[in-house]
Amino acid sequence: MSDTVTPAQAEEKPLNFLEEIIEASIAKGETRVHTRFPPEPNGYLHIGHAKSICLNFGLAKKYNGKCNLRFDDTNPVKEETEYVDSIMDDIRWLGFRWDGLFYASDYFDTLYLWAEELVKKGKAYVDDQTQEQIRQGRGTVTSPGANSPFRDRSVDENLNLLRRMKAGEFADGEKVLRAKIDMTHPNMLLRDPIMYRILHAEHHRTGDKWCIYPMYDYAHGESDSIEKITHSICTLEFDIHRPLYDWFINELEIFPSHQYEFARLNLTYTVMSKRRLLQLVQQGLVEGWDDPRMPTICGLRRRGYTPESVRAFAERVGVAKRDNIIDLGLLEYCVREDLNRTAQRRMAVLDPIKVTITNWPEGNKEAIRCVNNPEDPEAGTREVAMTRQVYIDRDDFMEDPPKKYFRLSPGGEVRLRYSYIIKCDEVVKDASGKVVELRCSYDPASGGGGSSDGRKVKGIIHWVSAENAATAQVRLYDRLFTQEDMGSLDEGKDYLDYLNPDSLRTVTAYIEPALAEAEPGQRFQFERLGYFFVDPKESSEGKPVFNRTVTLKDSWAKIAAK
RNA sequence: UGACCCAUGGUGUAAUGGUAACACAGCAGAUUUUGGUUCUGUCGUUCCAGGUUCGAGUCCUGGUGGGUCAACCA
Repeated sequence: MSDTVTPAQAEEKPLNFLEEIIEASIAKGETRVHTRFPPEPNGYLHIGHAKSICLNFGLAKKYNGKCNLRFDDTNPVKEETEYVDSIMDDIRWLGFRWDGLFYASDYFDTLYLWAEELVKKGKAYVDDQTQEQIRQGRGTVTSPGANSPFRDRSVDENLNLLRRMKAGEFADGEKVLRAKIDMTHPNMLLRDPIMYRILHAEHHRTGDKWCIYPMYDYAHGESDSIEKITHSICTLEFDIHRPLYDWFINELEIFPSHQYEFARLNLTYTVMSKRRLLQLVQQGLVEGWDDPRMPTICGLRRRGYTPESVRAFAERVGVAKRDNIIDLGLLEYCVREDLNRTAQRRMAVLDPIKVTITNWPEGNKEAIRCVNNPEDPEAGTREVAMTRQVYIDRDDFMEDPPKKYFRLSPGGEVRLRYSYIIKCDEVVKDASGKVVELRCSYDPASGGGGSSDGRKVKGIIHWVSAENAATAQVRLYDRLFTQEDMGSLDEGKDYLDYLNPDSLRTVTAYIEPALAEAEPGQRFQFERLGYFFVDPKESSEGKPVFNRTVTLKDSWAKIAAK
């Protein structure tokens, strides 16, 4: 991260509730800040994780603290090294570097020792009940649970059984280790939660060393404590886990990490749950986890989002404890804001109509100078060729234009961007009535912004020379779903019922010749159309494939829609 | 018929007992060789009822509404 926040700037910005908590503890003399980002390596990170990453790493940076990356790998049947790698890759791409890299599985030995300790204190016991019996015994949210018949086993018996569980003497599901708390507690999590289950499964890091694995609630707080995490930040749905988090730390008398919860990110027109994203991939509804329509970090990346824009977004959405749904428009605003400053402009025609300039001498070619980025003089200029035949976009011509349409129409005039004013003299159609060519004349005195008689034209349209244009595949992406709040669907409808059939349109576009040499990973603004990213996965030497990151704001579209 | 969390413009986020503000979105205008950018203006907000207080978005009580919890997932 290059942007350093000066103390003065930091002072002007209001604090979020986590910063307030931290500053309150600093005021009391506890100055150390150590956070952690703790993903389970069972899938790809999405924009919601990006918020959490920016929060955890951002807080550490702001208060001169540290932030660890810790993989919460306590469930071997769901976790894979592939995900570990992609998660590290995404965090680095976002621009963050972890201070410590750990795995919950690093702590399996310690965790087990602590489990024996709790058994010895009479705070944990081995339960022989089946999964079904345990479920029954737990009661419901409105009725208390009942004690297990195995709850009062002696310490010696529990210890013996636990060691035999660890030694592999029992089959999966035959026994569990439970904390002995209170089967009537109003908080379901405290009704003798399971600490260990038997799982004869290969772990991606510890292999077959273990056949018992700790549950999240038993492992998480202790892992924080081992790493001396001061602020363990997680999402709201874990708030009812906090008493249990504290219970284990208190009983074990280990370093008191504390948990704080914030509201997770929701986006309009977007699903975020791992289950649904996985289903989109598995059913082939998208092309993979990094499909540019996916809200995954790797998807945004392939869409052409910049790390800066994602960080700016995370900053702007804020942090609080109430449920929220952020307008997708804010994310788009953030990337436009960034790309407007940095992306060079080029011209491309997505849906061409051929224009013949009848008074332009056959074979004549004129070099036209174009500004690369009006926001950045250092970006310089380039030349494109003006010729007798050019392509313009179909959207820029209407045979029967409505009021306020100031693009090209029969008898009307428009300026070709950076070039001459042309007038439409004749419309050529094919047998089906489709416009196939416009025959126009140009004003030779209109180069450089003027005109023969000082008249101004309102419309300026982009174009490419038909005689030396290159072509490229361009993918026009749109939102994946049609429903604004995908969290509240109509009665009896599934989220897949709201898939946007037009979320991807692929076209072959005419592009400036120079654009054919575009390098994978480069970003451009196609003038008047949007920002485009050269897909690193699909492009090859001299054959770029462009992904539309986002359209430009289009105030004409609003007028036209009305 | 439980426990816990939450409630401020359309969407977010501030205001820390003392003039309800900022951003995005919307609308209107100016500038503009991108209907882009930029600039200006504008619309619009404290869930309800009581209470405490000189004064309540903020504190208290009670409602209402939303969320979370009954995996050997995290």
